[in-house]
Amino acid sequence: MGDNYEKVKTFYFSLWPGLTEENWASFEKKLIIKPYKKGDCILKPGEVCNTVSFINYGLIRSYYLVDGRETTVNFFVEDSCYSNYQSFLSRTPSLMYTDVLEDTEVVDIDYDGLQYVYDNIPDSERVGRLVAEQLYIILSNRTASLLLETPEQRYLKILQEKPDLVRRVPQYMVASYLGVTPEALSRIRARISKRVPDVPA
Amino acid sequence: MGDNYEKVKTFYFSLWPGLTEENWASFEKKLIIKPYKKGDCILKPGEVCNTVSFINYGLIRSYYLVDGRETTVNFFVEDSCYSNYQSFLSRTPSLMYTDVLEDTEVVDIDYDGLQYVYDNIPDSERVGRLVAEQLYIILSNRTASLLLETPEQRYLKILQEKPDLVRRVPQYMVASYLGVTPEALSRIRARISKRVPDVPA
DNA sequence: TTCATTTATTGATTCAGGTCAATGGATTCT
DNA sequence: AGAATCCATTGACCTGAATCAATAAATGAA
Repeated sequence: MGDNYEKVKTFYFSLWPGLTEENWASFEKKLIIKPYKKGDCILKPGEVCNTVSFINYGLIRSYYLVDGRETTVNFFVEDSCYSNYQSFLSRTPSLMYTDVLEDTEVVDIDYDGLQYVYDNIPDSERVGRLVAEQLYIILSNRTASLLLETPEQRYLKILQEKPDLVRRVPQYMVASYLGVTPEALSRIRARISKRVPDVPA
Repeated sequence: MGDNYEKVKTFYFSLWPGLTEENWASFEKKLIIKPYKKGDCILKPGEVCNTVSFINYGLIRSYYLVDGRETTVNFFVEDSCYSNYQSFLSRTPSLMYTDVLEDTEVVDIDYDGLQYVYDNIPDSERVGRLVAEQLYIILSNRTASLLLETPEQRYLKILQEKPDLVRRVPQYMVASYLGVTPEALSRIRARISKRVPDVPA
C-alpha cells in the first residue's frame, strides 16, 4: 500500500531539505509498515529496541515499572517518531515497557536499515545528527520541567500544550508522567477547579 | 603552547576512530585556548552559547536562577566537554547561567568553526551524531533519576558515583542539583549518618 | 590572626504528596 | 443487559521537604 508511505515521506522531506526523489526511493526500500492493536506490548525490559518508527496513526507509551509502580517516560502520537532511543543507540536492553494505547500503524526502519542509509545516502548522517540534537533539546526541556516546576505547574502546562493528549490518555497515566500518584493528581485537579470555578470539568 | 592541545587531541582521537593526523591538524586550527578564573561567569541568560569547550582542567556549573532560587542543571569537570548544548544548537538565548567554580582552562571550538569541520572534514558528521547521541543517553539517565528516585537515593548515588565532585562543590550546589533545598540535604545527610554510624563524616 | 562573609546545621511549623482504604462511576466483555 | 473490571474520587493519616529563623562552623580577605 503506497498510501501508507505518504505521511512518512512528507515527514522526512520536511526535515531533510536536500533529499532527492532518487534517494528517497532507496530510503523507502528499508521501511516496513507494521500495525498494532490497542494493548499490544511493543517492547519489554530486557529486549533491545531495534527500530525507529514513524507513527502513521495511533498512540504509544513508554514507562518504567518499578516495585509495581508505573512511571511514564513519554507518550508518542501520530505524525511523530517513536523509538526507545537509548536502547536503540546503545544496543543494550531496554529498561522500560512500551505499550500501544490505541490501534496504531507505524513505519519502521530497523537498525541495520538505518546504518545502510547512513553509509549509502548522502547527507543522511547530518539528518541523523539533527534528529539526535532535536531529541536532546526536547529531553532537556522535560528535565528542566522536572527540576523547576511543581506537579501542579506541570499539569497546567500539559493541559495547555497537549489538551488532546490529556483527553486521550487515562488520568493515572498522566499522573505518572507528571511524577505523582493518581490520587495526588486527582487532588491537584480538585484544588485547581476550586480556585478557578469557571473551568469546572 | 602546543602542550595545551595534548589532552583534547587524545580526547577527539578516542571518540573518532578514523581520525587522521592531517584532518586533526585542520581541526586544531579551529580550536582556541581560553583560561577562566574561579568565579567568572561564562554565560548569562539571554546570551547565545557560541562554543563547545573541552575542559583541560577546572570545574564549571550550569544553573537556572528562578525567584532567587538556584537549580543546578549540571557540573562539568576536566577531560570532558562543556556547552550549553541547547542554546548552541538552536542558536537561541540561554535560559541559564554558567559559572566557573575553580580556575579553569578550556579548548573552544565556536559555532562557525564546527560548521566548517562538519562541511570539510570527512566523518565529522558521524562524530557529531555520536556525541549528540551520547549526550542524549546521559540526559535520559538524569531524567529517569528525577522521575524514579527520591532525593536521598540521588544523593547516595552521586556520593558513590562522583565522590570527588561532591568534595569539590559546596553542599548547597549539590542540593540544588538533587532538586532540594540546602536544609533538606543537610537533614538527608543527618538521617543517613544516623542509620549508618560507621560512615560518620 | 582577626574579622567578615559564606556555608552548614538545627529547630519549629506548614504543606504537598504518599499510602491505605472505601466508594461510586465508567468501560468493556460476554 | 448484566457482570466484571478498571478508573477516578475522597477521607484519614503519615512522611518528607519547604520555609523561616537562629546559630555554629568554615572559608577568605585584610
